[in-house]
Amino acid sequence: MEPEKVRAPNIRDVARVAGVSYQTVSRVLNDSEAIRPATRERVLQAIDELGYRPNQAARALVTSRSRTIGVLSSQSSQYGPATSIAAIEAAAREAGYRLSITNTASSEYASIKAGVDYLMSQAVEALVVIAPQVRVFEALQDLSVSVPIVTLESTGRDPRRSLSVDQVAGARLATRHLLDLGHRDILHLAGPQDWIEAEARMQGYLEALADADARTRAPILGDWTASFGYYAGLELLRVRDFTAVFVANDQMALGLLHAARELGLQVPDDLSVVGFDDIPEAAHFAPPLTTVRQNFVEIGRRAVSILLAELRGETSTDHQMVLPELILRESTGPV
Amino acid sequence: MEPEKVRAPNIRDVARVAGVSYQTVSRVLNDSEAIRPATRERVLQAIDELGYRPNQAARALVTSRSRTIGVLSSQSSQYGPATSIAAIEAAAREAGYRLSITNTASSEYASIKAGVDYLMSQAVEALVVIAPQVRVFEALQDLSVSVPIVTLESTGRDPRRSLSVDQVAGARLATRHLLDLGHRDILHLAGPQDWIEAEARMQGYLEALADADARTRAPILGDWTASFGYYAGLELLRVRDFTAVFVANDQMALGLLHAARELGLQVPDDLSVVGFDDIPEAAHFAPPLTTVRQNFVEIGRRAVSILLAELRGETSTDHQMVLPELILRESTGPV
DNA sequence: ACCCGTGATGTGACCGTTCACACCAACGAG
DNA sequence: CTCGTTGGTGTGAACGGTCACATCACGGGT
Repeated sequence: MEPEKVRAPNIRDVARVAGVSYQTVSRVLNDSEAIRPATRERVLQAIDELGYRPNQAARALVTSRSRTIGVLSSQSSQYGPATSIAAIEAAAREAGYRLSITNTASSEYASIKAGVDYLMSQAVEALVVIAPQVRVFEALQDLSVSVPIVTLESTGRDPRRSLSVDQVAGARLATRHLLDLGHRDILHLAGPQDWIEAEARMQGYLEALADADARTRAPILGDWTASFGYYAGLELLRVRDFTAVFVANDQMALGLLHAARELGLQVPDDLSVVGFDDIPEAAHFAPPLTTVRQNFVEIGRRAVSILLAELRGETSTDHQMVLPELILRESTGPV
Repeated sequence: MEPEKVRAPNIRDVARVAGVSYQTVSRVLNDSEAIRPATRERVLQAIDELGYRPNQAARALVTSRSRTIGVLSSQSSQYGPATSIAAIEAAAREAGYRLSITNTASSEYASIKAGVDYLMSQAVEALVVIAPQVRVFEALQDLSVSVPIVTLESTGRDPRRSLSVDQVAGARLATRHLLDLGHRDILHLAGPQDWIEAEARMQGYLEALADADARTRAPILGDWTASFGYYAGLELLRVRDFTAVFVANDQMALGLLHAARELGLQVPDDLSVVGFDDIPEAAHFAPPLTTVRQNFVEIGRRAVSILLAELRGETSTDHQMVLPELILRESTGPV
């Protein structure tokens, strides 16, 4: 005898076992109220007995709701994005949504479009874009996405669509801390010019200096890597017409510390350094790094909360910026 | 007048515009060969004109193929897993598969089961599990998943189902390097006992010492964090009955370097340190860390390749272990 | 002239679920 | 006693594709 072709049990199988109609089973699944407790019980038992699992594809087809949130990220393996994404995943799952994640090859328009197209072809109901670069953000405007969207790491852009840790405030915090310690010649080792938050951090730095009537100088534009911090440090520290550096992220700060050490400089005695992000390693740098902590988990959580609210037709109050926190360690000291 | 209810164009709309039957459109979409070039052209044009997008849910429903690969990860925001996952995503997308990612709350059986259940309810066709802990791996055995599965970071377990960088070889490489430098008293700062790869690294360390008839000593069991490395270092270095330490990951090594520095010890003069992983920051530790590099990207790529082969009913040859590489920097020196 | 094979295209059914609506019994109001 | 209401349940159709099979025109071998 041919072995029966195994087919997963469906709603009608459950109905037959429970002795009800398939519609009743459907009602139990969507916990509609108009069901007699006894009936519900029988159905649940049948579901359990058969090991029935609702078919998401069929459900998505008929409701035209995919229950999927798309995530478009540029560097999903970096500490910040990775942490936010994990939080997004947890929040989404809790709300009965799944995630579809894709990385963009570059920040070119074509690449962003390809990413969005890919996600739209999955019929995502909402979109989280980790859009750290100006071009990504602009490409998104042009694409006029038809679903609710939140962009992360895009401080100061369209506040209705973006959600961020306040980078300007963070940078002011860092710079102000150096000023309070008596530093007047403070250099800024910045991120790439086309990164939104690099620009915001730079702005916060400039504002804080202006407020204090301190000398401002042209920031050095880096590429976020520790290696850049190192090589730039080797150059800059040879001249050393500054007593402190506000570095736009912890990795570059690490490289800078490396360079300082190699040149025989003592941090913080000869040079104060402040970073940004507070990656888990920062507390054990040489010396432990004073830095600005961003709450990436909170950002991820809120992104989902905003999108779910929009999907329900409400407006969320979670759009306000998240405040960063200055973490004092040993890489900064008085002049 | 009521505004027309907007409905996404479907295969029949395309057919009407192109003047063919819906089946012909379906054939074009699945590029079946028996289509006249002229007809295909007309259909493609109609698709373009209408902005038609195939409905994945409908397709999944009728074919009962979700084209989804599930990823179950414990710490998706850590450098290793995050890097592998990004590679998995890229490879999957290229092959026309999407990813469904979920994190496990803990390594408890219930938590693993919940994660697998969640993914199965999405009807994933295959599973990648980043299963670094013994319990995760065992839970998976018990669950007897019905789809092709590959477990990562589970060196030495069922070689038909797992895919790893050879941790034993990596640890031998590291330990051997220290032996070659003349060290005889080598300590091992290990990972938690219930982590598969912590055990494998420990084994490699012990084997290398045995091969060289060097004194073996009880490894210290840590928790992977830099802080642990730091506090353990403060204790251990006060006695310092060893000249070198092989640390099971770079983060703990960072903490150890921190402790050494605080106690006024010079690395590598007073103490040699080797790490594991080669996280991007390691090159700028104080001093730059000698460590064992793992190719996480390759692992992710191969995992997908293996699963796709299995889905096609073939057997892949990509199961062999990936070899790690010793990266020599400045944290190790002769006795 | 006939038949058959083949390439190109069309038709009906089905996948598993929800939606809209029909149905029916019980019950309270008039 | 009748009728409208309501709570609980059932029926047919639809969602947007693919599969199996039917159909049809055309050309070559006999």
